[in-house]
Amino acid sequence: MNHLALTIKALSDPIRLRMVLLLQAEGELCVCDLMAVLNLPQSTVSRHLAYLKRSCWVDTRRQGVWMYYTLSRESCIFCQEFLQILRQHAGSLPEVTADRNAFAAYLKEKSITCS
Amino acid sequence: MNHLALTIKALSDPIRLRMVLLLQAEGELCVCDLMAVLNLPQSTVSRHLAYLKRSCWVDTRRQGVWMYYTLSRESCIFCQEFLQILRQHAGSLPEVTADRNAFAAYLKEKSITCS
DNA sequence: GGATTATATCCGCCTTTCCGGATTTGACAA
DNA sequence: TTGTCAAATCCGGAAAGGCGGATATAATCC
Repeated sequence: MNHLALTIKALSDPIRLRMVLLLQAEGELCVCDLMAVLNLPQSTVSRHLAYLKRSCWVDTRRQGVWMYYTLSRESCIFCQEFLQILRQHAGSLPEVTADRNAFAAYLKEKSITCS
Repeated sequence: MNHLALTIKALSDPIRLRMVLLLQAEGELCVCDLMAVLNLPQSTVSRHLAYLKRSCWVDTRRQGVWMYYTLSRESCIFCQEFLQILRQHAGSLPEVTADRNAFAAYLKEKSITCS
Protein backbone atom coordinates (compact mmCIF):
# COMPACT_ATOMS: atom_id res chain seq x y z
CA MET A 1 0.00 0.00 0.00
CA ASN A 2 2.72 2.43 0.97
CA HIS A 3 4.66 1.24 -2.02
CA LEU A 4 1.70 1.83 -4.31
CA ALA A 5 1.19 5.30 -2.85
CA LEU A 6 4.86 6.14 -3.41
CA THR A 7 4.63 4.92 -6.99
CA ILE A 8 1.66 7.18 -7.58
CA LYS A 9 3.29 10.09 -5.77
CA ALA A 10 6.21 9.99 -8.17
CA LEU A 11 3.83 11.07 -10.94
CA SER A 12 2.01 13.65 -8.85
CA ASP A 13 4.43 16.43 -9.76
CA PRO A 14 3.90 18.43 -12.99
CA ILE A 15 7.57 18.33 -13.96
CA ARG A 16 7.89 14.57 -13.48
CA LEU A 17 4.65 14.08 -15.35
CA ARG A 18 6.00 16.07 -18.30
CA MET A 19 9.22 14.04 -18.17
CA VAL A 20 7.41 10.73 -18.24
CA LEU A 21 5.15 11.82 -21.08
CA LEU A 22 8.14 13.06 -23.06
CA LEU A 23 9.98 9.80 -22.50
CA GLN A 24 6.85 7.99 -23.60
CA ALA A 25 6.73 9.99 -26.82
CA GLU A 26 10.43 10.16 -27.64
CA GLY A 27 11.76 6.93 -26.20
CA GLU A 28 15.17 7.82 -24.81
CA LEU A 29 16.46 11.15 -23.58
CA CYS A 30 19.52 12.38 -21.75
CA VAL A 31 19.60 15.00 -19.04
CA CYS A 32 20.63 17.81 -21.37
CA ASP A 33 17.76 16.99 -23.74
CA LEU A 34 15.32 17.42 -20.90
CA MET A 35 17.04 20.59 -19.69
CA ALA A 36 16.57 22.08 -23.14
CA VAL A 37 12.95 21.02 -23.63
CA LEU A 38 11.69 21.75 -20.13
CA ASN A 39 13.86 24.85 -19.77
CA LEU A 40 14.96 23.93 -16.27
CA PRO A 41 18.34 24.03 -14.50
CA GLN A 42 20.42 20.87 -14.53
CA SER A 43 20.14 20.13 -10.83
CA THR A 44 16.36 20.29 -11.00
CA VAL A 45 16.22 17.91 -13.95
CA SER A 46 18.65 15.46 -12.35
CA ARG A 47 16.82 15.56 -9.06
CA HIS A 48 13.47 14.73 -10.64
CA LEU A 49 15.02 11.98 -12.74
CA ALA A 50 16.59 10.50 -9.62
CA TYR A 51 13.15 10.55 -8.00
CA LEU A 52 11.64 8.71 -10.97
CA LYS A 53 14.44 6.18 -10.90
CA ARG A 54 14.03 5.59 -7.16
CA SER A 55 10.34 4.92 -7.82
CA CYS A 56 11.20 2.45 -10.59
CA TRP A 57 9.55 4.51 -13.31
CA VAL A 58 12.71 4.90 -15.43
CA ASP A 59 15.86 3.03 -16.30
CA THR A 60 19.24 4.51 -17.11
CA ARG A 61 21.93 3.69 -19.59
CA ARG A 62 25.28 5.38 -19.59
CA GLN A 63 26.90 6.09 -22.92
CA GLY A 64 30.19 7.84 -22.45
CA VAL A 65 29.52 11.07 -20.64
CA TRP A 66 25.78 10.99 -21.24
CA MET A 67 23.20 9.27 -19.11
CA TYR A 68 20.17 8.18 -21.08
CA TYR A 69 16.78 7.71 -19.45
CA THR A 70 13.92 5.55 -20.67
CA LEU A 71 10.65 4.41 -19.22
CA SER A 72 11.30 1.25 -17.27
CA ARG A 73 10.59 -1.84 -19.34
CA GLU A 74 10.13 -4.23 -16.45
CA SER A 75 7.67 -2.07 -14.58
CA CYS A 76 4.73 -3.78 -12.92
CA ILE A 77 1.40 -4.25 -14.67
CA PHE A 78 -0.11 -1.43 -12.66
CA CYS A 79 2.55 0.99 -13.90
CA GLN A 80 2.14 -0.13 -17.48
CA GLU A 81 -1.60 0.35 -17.36
CA PHE A 82 -1.18 3.67 -15.61
CA LEU A 83 1.14 4.83 -18.39
CA GLN A 84 -1.33 3.62 -20.98
CA ILE A 85 -4.23 5.68 -19.66
CA LEU A 86 -1.89 8.63 -19.20
CA ARG A 87 -0.95 8.43 -22.86
CA GLN A 88 -4.59 8.36 -23.88
CA HIS A 89 -5.20 11.62 -22.04
CA ALA A 90 -1.91 13.31 -22.75
CA GLY A 91 -2.95 14.18 -26.28
CA SER A 92 -5.55 16.61 -25.04
CA LEU A 93 -3.13 18.48 -22.78
CA PRO A 94 -1.66 21.63 -24.37
CA GLU A 95 1.53 21.41 -22.29
CA VAL A 96 2.28 17.97 -23.66
CA THR A 97 1.92 19.15 -27.24
CA ALA A 98 4.07 22.16 -26.44
CA ASP A 99 6.80 19.97 -24.97
CA ARG A 100 6.81 17.71 -28.01
CA ASN A 101 7.04 20.69 -30.33
CA ALA A 102 9.83 22.11 -28.22
CA PHE A 103 11.68 18.83 -28.51
CA ALA A 104 11.27 18.78 -32.29
CA ALA A 105 12.58 22.33 -32.52
CA TYR A 106 15.49 21.44 -30.24
CA LEU A 107 16.36 18.44 -32.42
CA LYS A 108 16.29 20.54 -35.57
CA GLU A 109 18.47 23.22 -34.03
CA LYS A 110 20.92 20.64 -32.76
CA SER A 111 21.28 19.06 -36.20
CA ILE A 112 21.95 22.46 -37.76
CA THR A 113 24.64 23.48 -35.32
CA CYS A 114 26.28 20.08 -35.62
CA SER A 115 26.40 20.00 -39.43
CA MET B 1 -1.19 19.36 -16.62
CA ASN B 2 -1.17 20.89 -13.16
CA HIS B 3 -4.74 19.75 -12.77
CA LEU B 4 -3.83 16.20 -13.76
CA ALA B 5 -0.90 16.21 -11.33
CA LEU B 6 -3.16 17.39 -8.51
CA THR B 7 -5.68 14.68 -9.33
CA ILE B 8 -2.93 12.09 -9.11
CA LYS B 9 -1.48 13.64 -5.97
CA ALA B 10 -4.78 13.17 -4.18
CA LEU B 11 -4.27 9.41 -4.41
CA SER B 12 -0.58 9.50 -3.52
CA ASP B 13 -1.25 9.23 0.20
CA PRO B 14 -1.70 5.80 1.83
CA ILE B 15 -4.68 6.88 3.91
CA ARG B 16 -6.53 8.45 1.01
CA LEU B 17 -5.77 5.41 -1.09
CA ARG B 18 -7.27 3.15 1.55
CA MET B 19 -10.32 5.42 1.73
CA VAL B 20 -10.88 5.35 -2.00
CA LEU B 21 -10.48 1.59 -2.15
CA LEU B 22 -12.89 1.15 0.73
CA LEU B 23 -15.43 3.41 -0.92
CA GLN B 24 -14.97 1.42 -4.08
CA ALA B 25 -15.69 -1.84 -2.26
CA GLU B 26 -18.45 -0.66 0.07
CA GLY B 27 -20.18 2.05 -1.92
CA GLU B 28 -21.11 4.67 0.64
CA LEU B 29 -19.54 5.44 3.99
CA CYS B 30 -19.86 8.16 6.58
CA VAL B 31 -17.02 9.72 8.55
CA CYS B 32 -17.55 7.58 11.61
CA ASP B 33 -17.48 4.40 9.52
CA LEU B 34 -14.07 5.38 8.21
CA MET B 35 -12.86 6.39 11.68
CA ALA B 36 -13.74 2.92 12.93
CA VAL B 37 -12.23 0.98 10.05
CA LEU B 38 -9.06 3.02 9.61
CA ASN B 39 -8.67 3.59 13.34
CA LEU B 40 -7.87 7.27 12.91
CA PRO B 41 -9.03 10.40 14.77
CA GLN B 42 -11.99 12.26 13.38
CA SER B 43 -10.08 15.36 12.29
CA THR B 44 -7.65 13.26 10.28
CA VAL B 45 -10.45 11.41 8.52
CA SER B 46 -12.37 14.60 7.78
CA ARG B 47 -9.26 16.35 6.50
CA HIS B 48 -8.42 13.58 4.05
CA LEU B 49 -12.03 13.38 2.88
CA ALA B 50 -12.03 17.12 2.29
CA TYR B 51 -8.86 16.70 0.23
CA LEU B 52 -10.52 13.99 -1.87
CA LYS B 53 -13.59 16.14 -2.34
CA ARG B 54 -11.52 19.16 -3.40
CA SER B 55 -9.84 16.93 -5.99
CA CYS B 56 -13.23 15.75 -7.27
CA TRP B 57 -12.67 12.13 -6.29
CA VAL B 58 -15.70 11.89 -3.97
CA ASP B 59 -19.19 13.30 -3.63
CA THR B 60 -21.07 13.94 -0.41
CA ARG B 61 -24.65 13.50 0.68
CA ARG B 62 -25.94 14.74 3.98
CA GLN B 63 -28.50 12.65 5.75
CA GLY B 64 -29.47 14.22 9.01
CA VAL B 65 -26.36 14.47 11.12
CA TRP B 66 -24.32 12.13 8.98
CA MET B 67 -22.31 13.03 5.93
CA TYR B 68 -22.04 10.18 3.46
CA TYR B 69 -19.18 9.92 1.01
CA THR B 70 -19.13 8.05 -2.30
CA LEU B 71 -16.76 7.89 -5.22
CA SER B 72 -17.71 10.65 -7.61
CA ARG B 73 -20.01 9.42 -10.36
CA GLU B 74 -19.30 12.18 -12.84
CA SER B 75 -15.54 11.90 -12.66
CA CYS B 76 -13.55 12.21 -15.86
CA ILE B 77 -12.64 9.21 -17.99
CA PHE B 78 -9.09 9.32 -16.70
CA CYS B 79 -10.28 9.02 -13.10
CA GLN B 80 -12.62 6.18 -13.95
CA GLU B 81 -9.87 4.26 -15.69
CA PHE B 82 -7.47 5.02 -12.88
CA LEU B 83 -9.94 3.59 -10.38
CA GLN B 84 -10.44 0.56 -12.55
CA ILE B 85 -6.77 -0.38 -12.63
CA LEU B 86 -6.51 0.39 -8.93
CA ARG B 87 -9.30 -2.06 -8.24
CA GLN B 88 -7.57 -4.73 -10.28
CA HIS B 89 -4.47 -4.42 -8.15
CA ALA B 90 -6.11 -3.76 -4.82
CA GLY B 91 -7.02 -7.41 -4.40
CA SER B 92 -3.40 -8.38 -4.00
CA LEU B 93 -2.69 -5.79 -1.29
CA PRO B 94 -2.93 -7.18 2.24
CA GLU B 95 -3.92 -3.80 3.72
CA VAL B 96 -6.94 -3.63 1.46
CA THR B 97 -8.13 -7.06 2.51
CA ALA B 98 -7.52 -6.13 6.14
CA ASP B 99 -9.58 -2.95 5.79
CA ARG B 100 -12.45 -4.84 4.20
CA ASN B 101 -12.39 -7.41 6.97
CA ALA B 102 -12.27 -4.64 9.55
CA PHE B 103 -15.30 -3.08 7.93
CA ALA B 104 -17.20 -6.36 7.99
CA ALA B 105 -16.35 -6.84 11.67
CA TYR B 106 -17.40 -3.26 12.41
CA LEU B 107 -20.72 -3.81 10.64
CA LYS B 108 -21.38 -6.98 12.60
CA GLU B 109 -20.54 -5.34 15.90
CA LYS B 110 -22.75 -2.38 15.07
CA SER B 111 -25.72 -4.60 14.27
CA ILE B 112 -25.29 -6.43 17.55
CA THR B 113 -25.12 -3.33 19.71
CA CYS B 114 -28.11 -1.82 17.90
CA SER B 115 -30.39 -4.84 18.25
C1' DG C 1 48.28 14.15 -15.45
C1' DG C 2 45.11 18.12 -16.49
C1' DA C 3 41.21 20.26 -18.81
C1' DT C 4 36.54 19.71 -20.31
C1' DT C 5 31.88 18.16 -20.46
C1' DA C 6 27.72 15.76 -18.52
C1' DT C 7 25.60 14.35 -14.59
C1' DA C 8 24.86 13.56 -9.53
C1' DT C 9 24.73 15.19 -5.10
C1' DC C 10 25.04 18.73 -1.39
C1' DC C 11 23.34 22.69 0.83
C1' DG C 12 20.37 26.20 2.86
C1' DC C 13 15.99 28.11 2.21
C1' DC C 14 11.25 28.12 1.50
C1' DT C 15 6.59 26.07 0.77
C1' DT C 16 3.55 22.41 1.34
C1' DT C 17 1.64 18.65 3.76
C1' DC C 18 0.48 16.01 7.57
C1' DC C 19 -0.86 15.35 12.35
C1' DG C 20 -4.32 15.33 16.07
C1' DG C 21 -6.29 18.00 19.96
C1' DA C 22 -9.40 21.87 20.39
C1' DT C 23 -12.99 24.60 18.74
C1' DT C 24 -16.84 25.68 15.69
C1' DT C 25 -20.67 24.55 12.77
C1' DG C 26 -24.86 22.13 11.54
C1' DA C 27 -28.75 19.11 12.28
C1' DC C 28 -31.89 17.06 15.15
C1' DA C 29 -34.64 16.09 19.43
C1' DA C 30 -36.55 17.14 23.88
C1' DT D 1 -33.75 27.14 23.61
C1' DT D 2 -30.85 23.96 25.13
C1' DG D 3 -28.32 19.70 24.75
C1' DT D 4 -26.09 16.35 21.99
C1' DC D 5 -24.06 14.13 18.34
C1' DA D 6 -21.53 14.13 13.68
C1' DA D 7 -18.62 16.52 11.03
C1' DA D 8 -15.77 20.57 9.51
C1' DT D 9 -12.39 23.70 10.48
C1' DC D 10 -8.66 25.90 13.24
C1' DC D 11 -4.18 25.78 15.17
C1' DG D 12 0.78 25.10 16.17
C1' DG D 13 4.31 22.01 15.44
C1' DA D 14 6.79 18.46 12.83
C1' DA D 15 8.10 16.26 8.54
C1' DA D 16 8.61 16.10 3.59
C1' DG D 17 9.34 18.14 -0.85
C1' DG D 18 10.82 21.55 -4.11
C1' DC D 19 14.19 24.94 -5.63
C1' DG D 20 18.64 26.14 -7.87
C1' DG D 21 23.47 27.61 -7.07
C1' DA D 22 27.64 25.33 -5.61
C1' DT D 23 30.34 21.40 -5.37
C1' DA D 24 31.64 16.53 -6.30
C1' DT D 25 31.96 12.62 -9.40
C1' DA D 26 32.70 10.29 -13.73
C1' DA D 27 34.02 9.80 -18.39
C1' DT D 28 36.65 11.51 -22.27
C1' DC D 29 40.21 13.79 -24.77
C1' DC D 30 44.63 16.12 -25.20
